Amino acid sequence: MPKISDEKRAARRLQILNAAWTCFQREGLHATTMDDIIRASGLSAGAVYSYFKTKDDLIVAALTTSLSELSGLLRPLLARDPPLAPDELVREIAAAVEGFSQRDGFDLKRVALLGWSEAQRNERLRATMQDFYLGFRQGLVEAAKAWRRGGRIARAADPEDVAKTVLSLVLGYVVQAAIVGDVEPDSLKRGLRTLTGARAAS
Amino acid sequence: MPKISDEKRAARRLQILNAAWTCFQREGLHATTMDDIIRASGLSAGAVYSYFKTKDDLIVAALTTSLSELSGLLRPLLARDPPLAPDELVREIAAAVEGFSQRDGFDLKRVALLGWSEAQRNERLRATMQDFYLGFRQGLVEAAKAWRRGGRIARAADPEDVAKTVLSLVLGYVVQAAIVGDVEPDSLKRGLRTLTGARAAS
Amino acid sequence: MPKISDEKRAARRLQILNAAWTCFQREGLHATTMDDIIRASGLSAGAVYSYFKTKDDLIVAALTTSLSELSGLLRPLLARDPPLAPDELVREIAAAVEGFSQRDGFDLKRVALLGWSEAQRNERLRATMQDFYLGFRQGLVEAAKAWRRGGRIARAADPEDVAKTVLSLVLGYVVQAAIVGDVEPDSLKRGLRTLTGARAAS
Amino acid sequence: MPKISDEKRAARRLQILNAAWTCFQREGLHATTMDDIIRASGLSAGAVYSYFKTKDDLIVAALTTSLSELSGLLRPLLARDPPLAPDELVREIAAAVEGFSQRDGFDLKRVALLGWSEAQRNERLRATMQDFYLGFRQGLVEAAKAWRRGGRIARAADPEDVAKTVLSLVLGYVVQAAIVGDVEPDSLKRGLRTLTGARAAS
DNA sequence: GATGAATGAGTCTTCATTCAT
DNA sequence: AATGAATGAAGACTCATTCAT
Repeated sequence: MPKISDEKRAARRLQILNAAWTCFQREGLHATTMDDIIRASGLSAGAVYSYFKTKDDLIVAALTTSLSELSGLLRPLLARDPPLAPDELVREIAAAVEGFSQRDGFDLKRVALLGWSEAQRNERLRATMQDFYLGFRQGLVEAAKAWRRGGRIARAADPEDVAKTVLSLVLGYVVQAAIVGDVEPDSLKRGLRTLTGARAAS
Repeated sequence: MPKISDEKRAARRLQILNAAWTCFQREGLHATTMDDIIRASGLSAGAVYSYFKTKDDLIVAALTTSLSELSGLLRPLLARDPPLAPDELVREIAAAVEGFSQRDGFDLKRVALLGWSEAQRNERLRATMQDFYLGFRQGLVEAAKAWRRGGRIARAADPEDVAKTVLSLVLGYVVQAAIVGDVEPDSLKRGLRTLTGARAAS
Repeated sequence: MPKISDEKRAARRLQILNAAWTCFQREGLHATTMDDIIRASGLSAGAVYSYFKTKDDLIVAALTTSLSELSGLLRPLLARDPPLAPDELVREIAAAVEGFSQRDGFDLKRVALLGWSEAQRNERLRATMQDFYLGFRQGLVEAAKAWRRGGRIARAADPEDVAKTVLSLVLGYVVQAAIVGDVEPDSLKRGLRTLTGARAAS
Repeated sequence: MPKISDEKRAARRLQILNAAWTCFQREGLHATTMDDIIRASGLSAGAVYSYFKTKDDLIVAALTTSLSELSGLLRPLLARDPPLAPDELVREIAAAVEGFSQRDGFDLKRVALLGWSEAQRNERLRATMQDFYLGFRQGLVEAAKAWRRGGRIARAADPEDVAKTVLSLVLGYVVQAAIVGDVEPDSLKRGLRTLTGARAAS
């Protein structure tokens, strides 16, 4: 018979996760101390540790949660019927990423960069991310197939290649927006549309 | 030991930088301790610190050096005359990144991910990277202009948008290859070529 | 451990301060390592650092505390009514310094010497000391005025000069006792009394 | 057959000592690094170490030299015939200390404070200082005897006590001037003269 | 003799985690 | 269950001294 209800537990968990998000994004994963998170969460050290056994758990949880929320935003875009055209889809995904970032003091792009870096060293995280991106890429494969069915791309096209290309476009948008700046979802849309009409190498 | 020659100094510096590269990439930027680097370099703590005043300096130097070596590899691709077609260019750039990574125990893609993450917190690094990517993007703008002149893309195309799109493609390749796997330079080439023939959204 | 009581906190603080005093005086301010103090205090590094953020803080606190304890000993001597005669006062102050030093393993004179040296480089400490000595000198000015009122010194005497002279006598006692040795409070009393009867330069 | 003449050696030694003085006084004994001194001296590390085997040697030498120079300044004051009256003597000694400090970037008072502090931990230094101050005090004993012979102080006076008192006055002047400020040699002269005419405790 | 690069033990300080109350 | 004080193993960096050239 737990002293506090399950909703309360879930609320607490989220409270901690929110604190972690804020800190991680402001300071980076490693420069953020557990104490930073503990203070930002308004709870005690013991309390935080009762929800997440290690800092690593917290990192993985924070990143995983971001990923699954993002997933929820992305799914509808892939499910559209009739499917969005490639340039439209890229724009919408990029816009979704931006939209996700508007939540106060939270920039998904920065967090993504932190996560990718961390994934190099963190098996668990790496696996989680791989799953997520593989799933998303599979969704893009389906989209490519739909494009092929709809005659939007060549009959002979390999949907895998198309999916990989669209995924690169989107991942690259995140990097470019976070590091270089001066790109918008529409830049990619117009750029891709321009390339789309290109005369292929002879 | 009287004054050391400039070549010797440069060699020592490189020796340290190489040790740092190896460690950083194996362990990540923060999990790597100065002691790791010191041991890997075969020098003493004092010696290493006489070349790089802080760990941060070493991080920036290692990343900056990678960037400028990469720059050397990329320049010729952009300078080709006649210019490479978009799909070819993307493939070549991705291939160059892969080639750069073959050097024993050094994967540029992983290092790039670490660097992007670090750039969030490190002003100096961020500025250096921004310069590099802005310069590269400018090179792509020139390429786009050449494509336009050559009739490969529409007269009305905005070279900036095209450059941003190509840059995204390449940056995204790095992420996808490092995190998701199962992509190759040719995947992008084929994917882009497929999209290139696409029927635009009406 | 839930919140610790204020007394307990104060006790711990004192425990650390005592350890620091002992070490500082045995080894000097700089030759004493934090580890020395940590070990002597019987606490852990983290615990000590939770009370004093830096070694410097600890130095300042240790010295400041000595000063304020000494202050408590000196005040009554200056407040005597009728006031102590100059030679008596000097003797009593010197004796108070000696008495303060008897506490096991603690010699105020040595600590004073360390503090003066440190004050050259430490703004905060310098200010604290200046305040203390200025306050004490002001007390001596009042004493000099009382002597003048009581006819013990000339009507035309400048109390400031007298205070500075008495302060020098006392500070010099500390140096002489610590460095040269073979002086006692009574030496100054007798010496000053002898001089007191001197025939001034004509 | 030494490569460089003895004068040259002596000049070099002084050059190093001067550099050390400057650094010590600006930064304190411990905050000054050998490198500071080496750079200030304009010589190489090896060269400096060929003159002084350890930093400690350099500290002792620098302090000892100061002491013996000061000694040269003080001796004539004690040798005056007829002897200076007590208040005059104190003033002159304090003035000599001040004069010694005027040499560019060198304040004897500060160095004295550093030296006293160091002497607590440094046997050699302590012995040297004790010798110096004991010798000086002996000089003051002689002065006191002269005062007694000349009837300036009571026939029954103990010259030792008088010497200790005068020494305290002078040492205290150094501390007061360095730490508290707002004292001059004349302050002590006037203060002592005032006390000199005091009515002793009944 | 002179040089100054190299050494490496030793410092201060932080911070993830625990556990007595 | 909750608290937050305490732990202590690292980690980054310094600097007196040496010695190969």
